[in-house]
Amino acid sequence: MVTAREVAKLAGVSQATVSRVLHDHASVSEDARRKVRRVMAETGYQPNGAARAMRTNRTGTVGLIVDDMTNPFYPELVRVLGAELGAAGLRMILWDSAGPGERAALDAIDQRLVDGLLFTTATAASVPLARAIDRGAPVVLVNRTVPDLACDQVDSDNHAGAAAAARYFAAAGRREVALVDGPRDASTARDRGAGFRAGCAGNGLELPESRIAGGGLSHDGGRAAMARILAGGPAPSAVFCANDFSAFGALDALADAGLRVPEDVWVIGYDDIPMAAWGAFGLTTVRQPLADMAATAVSLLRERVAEPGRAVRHQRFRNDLVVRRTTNGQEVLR
Amino acid sequence: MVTAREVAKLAGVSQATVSRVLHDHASVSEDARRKVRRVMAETGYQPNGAARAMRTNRTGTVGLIVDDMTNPFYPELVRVLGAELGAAGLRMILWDSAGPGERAALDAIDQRLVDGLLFTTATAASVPLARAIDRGAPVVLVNRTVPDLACDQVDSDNHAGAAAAARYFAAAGRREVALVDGPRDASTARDRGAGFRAGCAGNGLELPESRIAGGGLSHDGGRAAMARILAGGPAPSAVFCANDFSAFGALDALADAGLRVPEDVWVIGYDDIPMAAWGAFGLTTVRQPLADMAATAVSLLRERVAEPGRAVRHQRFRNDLVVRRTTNGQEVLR
DNA sequence: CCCTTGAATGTATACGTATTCAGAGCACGA
DNA sequence: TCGTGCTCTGAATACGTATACATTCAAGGG
Repeated sequence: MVTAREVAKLAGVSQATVSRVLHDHASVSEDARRKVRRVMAETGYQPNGAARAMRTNRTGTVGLIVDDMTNPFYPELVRVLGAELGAAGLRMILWDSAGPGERAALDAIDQRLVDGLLFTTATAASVPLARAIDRGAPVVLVNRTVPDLACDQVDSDNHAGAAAAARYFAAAGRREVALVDGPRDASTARDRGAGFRAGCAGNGLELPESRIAGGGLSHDGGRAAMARILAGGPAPSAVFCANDFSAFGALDALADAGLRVPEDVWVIGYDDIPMAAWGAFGLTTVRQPLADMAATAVSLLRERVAEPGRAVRHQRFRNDLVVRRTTNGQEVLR
Repeated sequence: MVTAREVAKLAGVSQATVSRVLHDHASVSEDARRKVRRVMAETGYQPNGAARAMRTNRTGTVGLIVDDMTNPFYPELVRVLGAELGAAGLRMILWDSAGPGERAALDAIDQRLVDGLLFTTATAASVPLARAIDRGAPVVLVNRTVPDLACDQVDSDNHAGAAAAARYFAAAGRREVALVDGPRDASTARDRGAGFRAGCAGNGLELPESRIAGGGLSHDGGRAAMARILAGGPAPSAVFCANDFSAFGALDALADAGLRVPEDVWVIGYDDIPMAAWGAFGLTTVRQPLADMAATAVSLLRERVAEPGRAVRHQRFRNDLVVRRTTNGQEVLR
C-alpha cells in the first residue's frame, strides 16, 4: 500500500502538502496540487482509514441495530437508512439485536469503531443502552422508542394510526373486532395495541379479552394468535394486527378456518411493506413514512456527532391508512 | 475516553503490560494481571479500535455486498452470514450493489477499512472488482459467481437444481412447461435457466421461445413475465421461475388470469425463502443450503486474509427440491 | 560466591495521517 | 533600504496501540 509520504516523495513535496491536497485545502499552489494529484492517480493512492480515524477521532461509520431480518419491515428500514447514510458519505455496520449484537454495538462505540448508533429496536429494559446514553454516546432511536431515555428519537404516531383503524372498522359497521397484539417491550406494538383499544372505546366498539391475543410480530406469531382468537369464540368480523407480517399469518389462520377475506372478515396490518400490495394479499395497512423517518434519523445523528451537547429532540411522523382488498377496498369517510 | 496508558498509570505498571494483559500474554505475573484487570473494569477501558487497526493492519471488519434488500433472499443471506461473522468475532459493513455501493466497498479495501469482502452479486462485467482481485484483495464470491475470476467462490449447483425441476415436471406428466427467466448477468439465474432448458431437452419436454419470458428476480418482474407468457399462447401446465420472489409474482399473474394453482398450473420457484412455506403460497421450490454456504464463505475469507497466497478454491453445494402445494404436494420418484 | 537462565517488566518505536508552527520567498509601500 | 503582510511550504508532533529489545531480579547450579 502506498502512503501519503511516498506520494509526497514522488511528487517532490512534503507529506503535509499531500494531506492538504487531499482535503482541498486553500493554500496549495496550483502547480503542487497538479503534481500531487497526478502521482495519486498513478499510484492509486487511498488514505489509510485507520490512521485517519485515529488522528481525527472520526470513523465515518455508523452502527445500525435491527431485529429479525426475516421480517421484511427491517430490510426496508435498512435500505432507506443505508441509502441515507451512503448519501452522507457514511458507512453502516449492521448488528442483529438478537444475541450479542446489541452489546457488541455498544462496545463498538467505546472502541471508537463507529461514530454513533441507530437503534431500531430499543427497549426500556436495556441497561447497557441507558448507560451508554448517560455517558453521552451518540445514539438515535428510530422506529421503537423509549421516551425516558435522554437521546434523539424518531418514530411515527402508532397510537393514532391504530386508532384510525378502529374508527375505520366502526364507520364500516364492522363491530365484532379483534386484535392480534404484539410484544409489550416493543414501543411500536404497545402503542398500536393501546391506540386500537382507545379507538374501539372511542367509537363504541367492544373489544373483549377473548378477542385479543398476543403474538410476536412474526408470521407464525400472527397465525397462532389468530387461531387462538378463533378457537375462543365466534369469529370476529374485523381484525387489526400489530404489523403486516403478523397480518399475513392471521390471513393464513383465517383461511385454515375456512373464513373468507374480506367477505367474512376484514383485516388491517401495519407498516405497508411492499408485499402488502401484492395481489395475493392486497392488505389494507397503515403506512409509516419510512423515507422521511430515515432522513430525519440520519441527520439527527450527524448533528449529534458534530455537536454532542445540543438539546435532545423527539420527532414524530404521521401515519396514513392505505386501503386495499382485505377491507374490500372500501374507502370510508375519515 | 480512558487509554491504555492511563490504565497503566492507575495500575502502577507500564502500558506494555496493559497491552499484554489485554492479549492474555503468558509472561505477566498473576499479581500484575489482577491489578490491571481491576483498573480496566473500574474505568470501563476499551481499546481504541482505530489505533489497533493501524498497528496490526487488521480491522476485524468485513464488507458484505448485496443486491436489492427487498428480495427476502438477501435478508436471509445477510442473516446467516452475519451470524457466521459474529461467531468469528467479525463485524459486517453492508453495501448495496446498486448505486455507488460496489465501488465504495472496493475502495474500502484499499483504505483498510475492512479486512476483506464478501460479494453476493458479482458479475463478469465489473472491471473494478476484477482489478481489486488482481491486486490481491481478499474477496470471496458467494451466491453469484464468476468462474473467470481468480478468487475463492461459493455457490450451489443451480444448473442441477433447475434440471431436477424439469425432470419432476416430466415425471408428473406436466409437459407444457414454461420458464420465467432471470437476468443474464446473474450467474444464478443464468445457470438455472440453462439447467431448466437442459432438463427439458433431456426429458423430452418441449420449451418453445413463446413460453420463455425474462423478468427481473423481483415480484413485479415475475408477474410481468408470466403475463407475457400467458398472452403469447395457450396456458402452460407447469412453470419454473428463476427464484421464489418472481414465482410469487407469477402466482399473482396466474390468479389474475383466472388460472388455479395447482389444478391448472404447477409452479416451482428457487431458494426456499421462509415465505415459500406460508399457507398463502405453499410454494414448491429448490432449497440452497444457505447456512453451509455462509459458513464456508466466511471460513474461506478468514483463511484468505490469514494466508493471502493460498490456492483459490471454488466450493459448490447440492440443492434439493422441496415439494409443496403449488405442485400438488406430490412427491414424484426422483 | 559467581555465572547462567528464565521470568517479568519497562523503554522505545512504528504504524499513517492531520494539523500546528515556523520559516522562506516575494511584492509592495513608506 | 527596511519593514509589513501575504502565500506557500516543510518540519515536527500527537493520536493509542503492539511489539522488539533491553533490563532487572531471583533462583539455581557449579
